[in-house]
Amino acid sequence: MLPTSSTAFSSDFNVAYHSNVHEVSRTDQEIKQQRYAFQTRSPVDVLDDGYQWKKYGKKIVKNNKFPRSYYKCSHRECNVKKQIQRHSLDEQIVVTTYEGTHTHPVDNSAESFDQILGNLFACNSIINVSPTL
DNA sequence: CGTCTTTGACCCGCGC
DNA sequence: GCGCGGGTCAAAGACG
Repeated sequence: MLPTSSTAFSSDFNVAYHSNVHEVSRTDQEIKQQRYAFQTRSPVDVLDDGYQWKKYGKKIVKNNKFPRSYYKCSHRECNVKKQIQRHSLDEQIVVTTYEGTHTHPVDNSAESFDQILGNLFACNSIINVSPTL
């Protein structure tokens, strides 16, 4: 696990690109859980949001030389997932997609997920939220 | 010794 | 039916 990923969160927030997330029908959207997608300009792939993640997959996506990583929340009975993917053309950019919401406390003293989300919103780093997916 | 990564296999939906 | 692209599983190894 990368040591100082949380510092990347507070340091570098200059991103406003369009995303190319795949489209989901509205009915699927209502069945599925909430999805946030945002991009940050950061040297590290895995942004530390205070939760512990267990990696369960890695895939090569087409039109992208970088692999995409799949993570699940390490807690039992918490089915939150996230994907992390680097931008194909600008490798400084990391695209993170959250799926679901945590219903258990954060086991980390650093930053809470709400704080980080707030920072991201304030800096216009979030390029897509669930209604537009 | 328990927990997390790694990695190929497996599965599923879709287009031809 | 088959191949392809994308998502998940699980066995084995790494690591603390």
